[in-house]
Amino acid sequence: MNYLQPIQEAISNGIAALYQLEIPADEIRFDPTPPEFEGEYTYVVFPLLKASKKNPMQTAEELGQYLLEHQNSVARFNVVKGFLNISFKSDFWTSILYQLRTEQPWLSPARSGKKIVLEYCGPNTNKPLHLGHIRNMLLGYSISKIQAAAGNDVHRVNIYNDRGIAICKSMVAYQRKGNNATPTTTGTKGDHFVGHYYVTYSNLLDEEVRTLMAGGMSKEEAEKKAPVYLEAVRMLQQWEAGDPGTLELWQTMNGWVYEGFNQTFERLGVDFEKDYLESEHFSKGRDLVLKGLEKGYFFRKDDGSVWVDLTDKGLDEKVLLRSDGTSVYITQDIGVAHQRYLDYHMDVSAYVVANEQDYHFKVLKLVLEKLGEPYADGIHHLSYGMVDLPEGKMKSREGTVVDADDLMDEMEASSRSFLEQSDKQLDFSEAEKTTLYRQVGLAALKYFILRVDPKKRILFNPTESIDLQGNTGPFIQYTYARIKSVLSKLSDEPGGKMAAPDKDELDLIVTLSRYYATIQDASENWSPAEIANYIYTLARQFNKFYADHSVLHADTPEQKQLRIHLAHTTGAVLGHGLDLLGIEAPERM
RNA sequence: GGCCCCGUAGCUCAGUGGAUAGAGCAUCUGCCUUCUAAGCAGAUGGUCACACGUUCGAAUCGUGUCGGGGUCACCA
Repeated sequence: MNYLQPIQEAISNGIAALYQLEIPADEIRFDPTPPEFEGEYTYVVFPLLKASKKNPMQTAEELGQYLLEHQNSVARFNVVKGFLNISFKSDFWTSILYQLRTEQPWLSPARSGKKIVLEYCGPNTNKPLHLGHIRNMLLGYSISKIQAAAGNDVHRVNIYNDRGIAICKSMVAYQRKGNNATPTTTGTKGDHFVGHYYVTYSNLLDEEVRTLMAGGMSKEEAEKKAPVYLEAVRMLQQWEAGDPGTLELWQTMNGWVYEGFNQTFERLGVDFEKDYLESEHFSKGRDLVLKGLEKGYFFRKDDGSVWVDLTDKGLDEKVLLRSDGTSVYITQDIGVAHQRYLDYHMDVSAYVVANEQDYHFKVLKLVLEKLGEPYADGIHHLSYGMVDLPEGKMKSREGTVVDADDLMDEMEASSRSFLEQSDKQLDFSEAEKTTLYRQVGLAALKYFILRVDPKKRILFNPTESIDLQGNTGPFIQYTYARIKSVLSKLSDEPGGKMAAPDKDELDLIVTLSRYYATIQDASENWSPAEIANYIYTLARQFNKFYADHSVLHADTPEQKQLRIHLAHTTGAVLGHGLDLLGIEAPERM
């Protein structure tokens, strides 16, 4: 919904009429006028100088004059150097505001008809989720909402890395030290319960390695010969051989993990339409690779391993099948990608995966292209930066991993203590308070993560709590709640004509009119940060307006009507924008 | 070493070729007897890592240098 299209057309026509230069209307760049100048939108005339053969001032004056004569909505203009600042008539803006409120165009985007399958989260099932997963999940969920809001048909899926040596390590440790304990008997969340045995494994390994090293063995050798490691390897072989006892233990422990994960997903507010299990697909890619080998896309080395040569694409040779014929990581991804296409026939297959796998996804896409898979072109790696601590990467062995559940606990606690320390009096029941602390704490966390450009790394300092004031999620929630509060006190609307907006009111309308385009941009760039920055700007402008404009006690009915439209539309956009970020908007706070 | 990403205020971040580079946090000053002070107004704070180039114009594009991170496994 581009409200400025008529103006762009008028400028385009003006340029053609004055200088015989054809610029399509939708290529007319048109930027909001900076606050220190008069006007709402600015057109830069420098690119026209060659055609106009006049200086910037004269060119801008001419074009401005043309607009004034040919475009009814233009009230006046001013020229500063090569900048043509255009002021529109008040009723141009108030009619846009009226349309925004009544039509809410962001709710009915043009249908793109594109089907997107978006995979995110992708956890291993041997330990609980951490802050890295949180960034992944928040990005994945928010992007899916944004793509849907931009008119795409979106399907959220998860992939579980539910097999392999890692889970076997937890299983071995559990066999040795578990004493048939369960999450229920110990009162432990399932994923943490299993994660505990992963730590137990590390401790057992350290002990045994120390013992072996005391006997004169090198560290590398000891790590390969430690009984607990050999047991884990044997466990993996038994799993692959389909040993019933091993499979049963595996299933039981994974079941506990899923139960724990589901609690975290629900609490964080994310969901999945379909789960893919690596254990069900890890061998399927092999057929595709062998088919590719037959057709000569790949080659076999003397030891029997299968490779793809990507040196012509500036990459390396990559192994696709081990010499013993078993699958490697990328082989599984080929299998899962194929299965996903059978399931969905999607146009775009997006993967939310950290940027440490940039290379992997380049290879995956090229391999699928070589295989002639119809969906290869639609592979999109949504690569995001990792979450770092002040001292660097999170390391589970050093216990510096920020646990997802702990972090959510802390955020709730900090929003609780914030509200308890304020002198705010809200007649909330205990249950309502609990809900509010959860909503506000999560909002702070989610906004903190989502407001930064996905491709940039995030620095998280565990000793400093995430802010609740300023450029934060709660700030936007608060603005929304204020608006709801005002509107709830409104007995009736005057209806009819709106007063001419003043500067603050105009700023709000201009910003509101850009929401639809902001969603399109965020969708094209796969960036929730663009939504976050937009709603922050909008909330800030509203609070500025709110500070010295009364809605309920406006001077005239026309003024009141204008402000009601403003409050209403701003509330709707803030609520919608928060929803795109996966953030709940409490009616009161 | 090859390839990829990043470098903007003390800190965390915006800024997709346009005007005198903006926010929040932190520090300091004001504003609750009027719709919620998780707010508003103001002050302080910049060699946009550095150099050269492209052009009317560069934080933004190109090349190079420096610094940080990632990756280049028959690990996942």
